[in-house]
Amino acid sequence: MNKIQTCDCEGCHLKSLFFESLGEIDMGEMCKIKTEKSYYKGEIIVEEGTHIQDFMYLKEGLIKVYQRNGEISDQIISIAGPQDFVSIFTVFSDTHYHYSMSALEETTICSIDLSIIKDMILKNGKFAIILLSRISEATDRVIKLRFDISRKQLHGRIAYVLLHFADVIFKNTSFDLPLSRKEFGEFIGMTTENVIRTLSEFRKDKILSINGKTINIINSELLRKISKAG
Amino acid sequence: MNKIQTCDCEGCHLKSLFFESLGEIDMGEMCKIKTEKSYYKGEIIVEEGTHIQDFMYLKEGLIKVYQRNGEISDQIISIAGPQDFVSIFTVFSDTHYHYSMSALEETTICSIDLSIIKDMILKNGKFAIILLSRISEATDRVIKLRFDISRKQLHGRIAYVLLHFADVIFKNTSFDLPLSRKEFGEFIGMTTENVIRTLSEFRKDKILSINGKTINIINSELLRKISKAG
DNA sequence: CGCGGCTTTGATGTTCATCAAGTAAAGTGG
DNA sequence: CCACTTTACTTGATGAACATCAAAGCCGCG
Repeated sequence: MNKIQTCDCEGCHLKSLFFESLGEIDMGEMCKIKTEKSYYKGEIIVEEGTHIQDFMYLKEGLIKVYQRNGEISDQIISIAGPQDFVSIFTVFSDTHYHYSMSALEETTICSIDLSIIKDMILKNGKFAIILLSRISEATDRVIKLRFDISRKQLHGRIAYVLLHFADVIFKNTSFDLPLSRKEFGEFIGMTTENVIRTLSEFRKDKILSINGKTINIINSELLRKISKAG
Repeated sequence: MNKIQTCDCEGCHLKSLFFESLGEIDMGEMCKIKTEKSYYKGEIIVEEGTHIQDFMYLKEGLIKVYQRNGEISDQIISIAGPQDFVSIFTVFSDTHYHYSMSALEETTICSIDLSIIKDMILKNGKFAIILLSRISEATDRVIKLRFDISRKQLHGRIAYVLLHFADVIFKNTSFDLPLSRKEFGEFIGMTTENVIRTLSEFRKDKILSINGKTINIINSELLRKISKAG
């Protein structure tokens, strides 16, 4: 874990959020205050139960938000990518994290002390409105995702998540699955074996081509139908 | 002092939220602006897809938040009670409702034009912070509820929801189920028949006594175990 | 090179939805 | 007020969807 303390906010989308409401001087201030950390694949970013100190923004990479469930298996709630507010769930509602987070790939996270953010909400109404709507969007997306998944069965779930990766996260019909088969199962609430079985079926039906983690959606029409049908 | 007296917001918890951050004059203003409306059992409060105009607060009663699914069945996302912000999901993230809402019993809802709330966030930082944390709490609760339900099976789900009613909503081991068996199924993602079957089993095992809609939890120890075990 | 983790496939049993059929309760019109 | 429809509730039988168990191949890594 490298701790870099630069002020290189160019190219960071967080900047654009702040710029809408903050003057340049405040923005420069913010840049000095923020901390940037990189996490390697598999590294734990936040452990559930620990104290919340920072407001975190995912600058680059991919993470999973999950909950421990005994020793053996976790349950993944959501997967967050670039420009996501990472700690949306509990930052403003509790003092301790309810969920754990870990990096699915090389990830850079930008942290700002929560008290500074709160101070900014107090002082800057425009900032408050923008932040509120951004947080609402993010939580709404998670609720929708979980709700959609919960009312489908195996085939529909897999199809839905694959399309989610293709459309939302990678914006490409071909991508490297950032999850192991086991994690895939933990995400959609199914066993590893059945995830594999269904992926194999999709391969046999020429809906996908699979090569280890690399997935290529061949018949996205049909995949979309399966996702919708449930 | 006299101004505030004329307003019948006494006993309303929304007042206490606003009072923490609003001066008495603003509070009086707010009281004049708000609209109060009552809905009878079964009446639709909000139809999904319609334009969001108001920020709504549930003063008294019980509602279900759900989504249409064809002609036959809905899917219930959550059940909200007194002191809940009803329109938490989409108010700040979109212009149109994603979900429908209807009254499960006689319900009174207090509405304030959304633009007024937004204006208040702009002007009053303290108000913004409180609102943000209240909304976060509410959405977090929904995410937790749905996540908890999704990883249990039938028996665990029923036990969990019964305890949710007893502990959170009615604060009593004996209560009138505000949902039909069908709605219960729509809430936990199961068929009506299996809801009934499981309730019957619980009755036979002397965990509950059931008389139509009236439910009395006899062995809450065991019910809690079933809920935990999944 | 062998150990542990990830992946894959098959066989078996459990959980649950679906179908069918019947009873009770609740509203509706003559 | 009673026949009549409609809606909610209940139970049982059957089959589909899915978890679990078992076994083996694969691959990276010490």
